[in-house]
Amino acid sequence: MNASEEMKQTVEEMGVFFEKTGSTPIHGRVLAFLLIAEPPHKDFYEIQEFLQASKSAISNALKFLSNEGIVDYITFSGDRRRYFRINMEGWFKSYKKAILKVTEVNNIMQMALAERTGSKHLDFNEKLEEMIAFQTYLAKELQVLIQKWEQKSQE
Amino acid sequence: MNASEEMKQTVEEMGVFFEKTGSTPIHGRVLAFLLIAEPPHKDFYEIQEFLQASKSAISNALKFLSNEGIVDYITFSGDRRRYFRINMEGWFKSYKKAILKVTEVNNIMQMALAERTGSKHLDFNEKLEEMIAFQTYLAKELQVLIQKWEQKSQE
DNA sequence: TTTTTGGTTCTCAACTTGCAGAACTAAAAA
DNA sequence: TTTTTAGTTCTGCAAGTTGAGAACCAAAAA
Repeated sequence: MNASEEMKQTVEEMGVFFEKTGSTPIHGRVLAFLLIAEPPHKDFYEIQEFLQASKSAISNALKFLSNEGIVDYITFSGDRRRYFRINMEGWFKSYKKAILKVTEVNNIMQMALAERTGSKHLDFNEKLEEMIAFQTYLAKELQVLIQKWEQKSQE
Repeated sequence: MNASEEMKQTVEEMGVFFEKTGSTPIHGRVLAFLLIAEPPHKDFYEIQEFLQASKSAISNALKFLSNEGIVDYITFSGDRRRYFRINMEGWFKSYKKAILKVTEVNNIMQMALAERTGSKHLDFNEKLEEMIAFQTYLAKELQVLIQKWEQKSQE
């Protein structure tokens, strides 16, 4: 297995992971490829060639990843092509944002609790309240963690 | 709009939310219904009746939610039916487990970094390292947060 | 023993999704 | 001006998913 073959295997493996986190196979593979590409910016054709996919698939994947802020591109004077790359800052940002979403289910739980006022099943309500309290705590502490990190890395 | 109509609306709304978090519409609605049902345990027929869905859909939804540990059932002597309900402890547990998964992408990033040793694009590698460091930090701190909560609630 | 109940599993139709290929477009090159 | 390049958008189909309905099954009831 030569270097490129091995790289393809790695991209596939990573692609499967990203796929599981909500993306499509191709979105995952484009991200994976850009993550290990050397240099870390590749033009449309190179991506297509490596992944053996259609132009539309590549185009849509890049569009999606750009919207998420995970990918952007650079250009070089005298060269018409865009060189797509991972926008690490952007990815980091959207990742931090995504983390805070783990407590979004709290809204639903609060709705449920409101709906349950007057219920005779106090233990059920109590456990619901406990989960709500945990999520409220978590939401707050997550923000603190992120803030701390940002301060530390600013020094 | 009577009480049941209003409840149906609420269930729909909640269902849409759960649906977005990876479940199917019906899975989401079953969970939503059990979350606001009074009493908080309902038999197969009641769930089916309320959601106006087929038996297979309900059966599969309950199976799925049971596997996740989110739903279980109780029985009453002299009554053949199972009364399905939300297993708050189980849900809480699987929720805590899910939280720790937000840092799973770190494995991929570490793979990528390993693949990039010797790259000339040091700034790219540095930013990748930074994200890895953040996730390592977050993974550790999340465990601490959860532990703290568990100690506090044990008192 | 036969029938009923409380579900589960199988089969299939309707719908959705992902992506290839073709058609298209805007800018640059010739 | 015409042609080429670098992508984007449209069209259609193959594959996957969801959930209805029917068939099925095991335990309880009659």
